[in-house]
Parts: sequence; structure tokens; C-alpha cells
Amino acid sequence: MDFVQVSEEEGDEPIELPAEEDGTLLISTLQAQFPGSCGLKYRNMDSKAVRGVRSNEGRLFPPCVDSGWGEYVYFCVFPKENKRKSDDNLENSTAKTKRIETRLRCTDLIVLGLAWKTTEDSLREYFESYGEVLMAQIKKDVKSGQSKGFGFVRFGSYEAQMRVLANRHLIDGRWCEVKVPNSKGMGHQVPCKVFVGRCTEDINSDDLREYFSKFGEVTDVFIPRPFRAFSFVTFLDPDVAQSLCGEDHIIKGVSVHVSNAAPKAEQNRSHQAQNYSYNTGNSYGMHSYHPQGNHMNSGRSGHHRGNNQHIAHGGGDNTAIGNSHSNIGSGGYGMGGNNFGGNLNGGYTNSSNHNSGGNMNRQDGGGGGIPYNRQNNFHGMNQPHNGNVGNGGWMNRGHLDMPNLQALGINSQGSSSSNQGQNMNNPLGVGLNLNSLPMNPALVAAALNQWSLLGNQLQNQNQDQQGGNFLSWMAQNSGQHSNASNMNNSGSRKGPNNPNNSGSGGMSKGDSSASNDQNGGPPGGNSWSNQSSGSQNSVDKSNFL
DNA sequence: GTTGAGCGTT
Repeated sequence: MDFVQVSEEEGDEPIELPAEEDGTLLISTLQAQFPGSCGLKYRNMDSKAVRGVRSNEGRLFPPCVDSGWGEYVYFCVFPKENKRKSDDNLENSTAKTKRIETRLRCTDLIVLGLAWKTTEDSLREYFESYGEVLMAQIKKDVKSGQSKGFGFVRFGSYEAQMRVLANRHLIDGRWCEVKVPNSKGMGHQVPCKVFVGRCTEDINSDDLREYFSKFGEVTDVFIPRPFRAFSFVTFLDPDVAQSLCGEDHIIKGVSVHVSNAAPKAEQNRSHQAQNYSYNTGNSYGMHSYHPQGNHMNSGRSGHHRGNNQHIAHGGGDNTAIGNSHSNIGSGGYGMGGNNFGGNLNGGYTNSSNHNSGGNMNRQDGGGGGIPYNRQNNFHGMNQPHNGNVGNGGWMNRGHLDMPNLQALGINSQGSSSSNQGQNMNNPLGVGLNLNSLPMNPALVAAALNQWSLLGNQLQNQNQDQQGGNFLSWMAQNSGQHSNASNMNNSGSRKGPNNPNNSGSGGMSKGDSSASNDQNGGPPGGNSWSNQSSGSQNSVDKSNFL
């Protein structure tokens, strides 16, 4: 296999990226290591000029047909901010306004689980690796001055905020959570996703990613399977997403239409909803994509009793394998006649911050219907009493598109006596044992990846079910947040806590404290030790949707 | 002095 040496900028230390069999380098491979990059260039030794690398349909082509990539060190091309011509003209002022708004969207973030000893200085120091810290404070007891174990931090850039929110953080020896405080509504949050209509079947996620990377960093691409003539593209910057809405774009010669990812029925969904009071969400409904984000189905659907009757509302082609699937309804939202999943049931019910008692019954894809997974027990997902009743968690904190972790069978903190409840080997605090989940782990992976909760871990668990891009990007970016992404500073013991185990150990709750004892562990054998060093992450989620 | 889910005396 041929490797291409790539660095972020000229002069930086290069990373070797694997080329494809045909000698090309996938942009997705590039982006796995250099998020946001959209191409390559290199310094021509003869002319001393910088040369661009040919790029077409998600692939980068070596400069020389014969000698391939040669010994050059390539460096990345990143899309220029606001490079769009339209912005330069009529939208210039609004673009500026938008940028200001972006800054305004930075909000104080609450940091939970701080060590008692953590000071405002050390808090600030830690978070400065993510970006400018405008404020860092520890809440203390007024009299004693003792820390209450939580604090607040505010960043100067939204991007830093997003990265911080996507990770967990080892601060002064404790894994801390960072969230948007309850007191802050994120109702003004602008969606980062766009709906891309009129897609043809040959437009794949790489195509979309490559094309839309021109406008800004693409963090996710979702193409419903089976083919439904639309897809979703998520940008890091919601402004970019918004700026594209309403436009037609040509991808592979096809005119696609970009619009807001919010379902068209959004406005009047409140009075439809909840027609089918049982088994509508159905267990196949765990589509990892939620076009509107924070609507996790407010319930009313939990009477699925584990039969094989999967009713996919709307959508049509629920040509799932095995079992008896029938489609009910033809409504729903979507564009251009695409039935986006029907959702005549309780999919969208409340008007804000849903999921109060919800489970994971949304079935956005309607016909998508998860046509795989004949062996896995999906029915577990539709447990009518699956907890998470109004406990907030991520859901009510305004964080868009977060999964119902409990519905996914995931606990957010390990349990251990020797480390104060902190699972030191699990950076995200996601008590996840893919092999013990009552559902398709690939789906969980997809969901978590979708929601940016899980990235690198998956490759430690099952090479066939890797999550991918977004979180791994978040976590790995610039390598300076290793605390958050690469744990096990001092090693862990081999044994039950090694997520590579395919047995019953793993990250499930109730691991022995010993196995979670990171600090005391002997060196070597780090189970969670590393995030990807290659491009293995770039697995199209749609493979298992 | 201990503790470990939470939500900020301004």
C-alpha cells in the first residue's frame, strides 16, 4: 500500500495516509486526520511554486501517473472562510452580523464533577488548550471558600465551545462533564444541518462531503438507506448551513436543493402527532439521524411487545429483511414528495425540548426502517418504560441532537468505589459495552457518532462497526486534547476493563473498581489508549442504518 | 477536616 505524507501546514510534521489501490487518496481519508481539509498541495522543488493536487469526486490524484505521490510532503488545503462570492457582495453585512451572532452563541458552560482542589486558574489553564477562555470560575461555598465541585467556563469561539462540549475532560485527575447550563436556553441555536433534496443515487457521502466542504467544515453526512433522494449535511458552523439554505447546487451534474433540515411539518406538527398510540415508533425506529435534532419522541409509543410486526410509518419502502414489515401512512414531512418517515405518531409532539419521557422511537427514515439486523434484538429499544423520564440529561439542555442514552442502554458514569464513581478508563463516561447491548451495536454506534458522543472507542470494540468522523475529529483535533480523547495516562490492567474484550467485561456498569483503577495500573496494555492513527474511522454510517 | 449530584449570592 502506498502512503502519502501529509501535514497540516507546510513544514509541519507529516502524517502518512494510506492511498487507495488505484493510487488515489480519498478525501475522507485526508479529513479523518485533517478535519476540514478539502484538498492537498505541495511545493514543487523545481519551480518552487506550490502546486495543487487534482481532486475529483472525493478523490485526490497523485501528481504523477508513474511515480505516484513520490516523496513530496503534501500539505492541506482548507476552505477559506466566507469564500463565497455571494457573501462578498450583497450579503456582506449580514455575514458579519452572522459572525457576531455566532460569537454570541457562545454561552457559559457548566463544568461538573470538578475535583475539590481545582482552582479557577487550573480550570482556565486546562480549557485554554481548546481556545480562548473568557471566563473560568469555580463555585465555592461562601463561608469556607471550598469548591462546590462545579464551575463555569466561557469560550471566545463557538468552535472551541463545540469541541469542549463534545468531549469529556480530565481535569486535575477527575473526569468532568461540560454542558450547557440548564439556565441557558439554546433555543436560539441555529441548526447546523441542511436538507439536500433531489439527490440521485450516485451521489454518495464522499461527494456531498467534498462538495459542501467548500463552504465550511462538514461534520457529518447522512444518506438514508434505502435510497430516498435526499440527504443531510451537517456543518460545524451553523451559519454556513444557514447560508446555503434555499440554494440550488450542482453535484455530479445534478441540481440538488438545499434547505433547512427542519421538517416541513415542523410548524404544524403539534396538532397531528400521536395518532397511533402504540407501537408506532417501533423498535426499528432508532434511526440515528434526527433531522430536527432535539426531538426525541415524547413517548406515547411504547407498547411494542416484541413481536415482529414493524410498522414503518410513512415512507414506503420498508423492504426490510425478514420479519413482517408493513407500512402505514403516507404523510410525514419531507421535500419534493419524499416522505420523510411519516411520523404520524408521536414523533414530534411537543414543541420544544422533547423527550421528557421518551424513548427512541422516532423513525425518521420511515421506509428506512433499518433493513438489517436480523439477529439482533431490536425490540429492546422500544421498552415502554425505559427511564429517562424527565431527567434532563443532555436532552433538555438544549444540546441539539443528543441521544437518549438511557434508551440506548448506556449509563453515563461508571460505578466504582475506588475512583469516586469515575470510570477513569472511559473518557466519555459512556458506560458502553457494545456486546451486551440489547440492540444493534452498530446502530448505537451510529447514533452515538451522530450525536458526537462516540468516536474512537468503537474501533477498539469492533472493527466492523466503527463510528467515525465527527467525534474522532473532535477528540483528535490537533492532538492537544489528549486528556479527553486518549485516556489511560498511566496504563490500565489487562482484564475485564479492556474494551477489546468481546466478552462480558468491557465498559459495562459494575466493573470492579480495580479494573477501573487507572492510576495504579501497571504500564502498558492501554485499552482505550489511542484514537485512530489512520483513516479507519471514515466508515459511512449509512452502512448500518 | 468528610462529599460527588447538580445548575451560577453578582
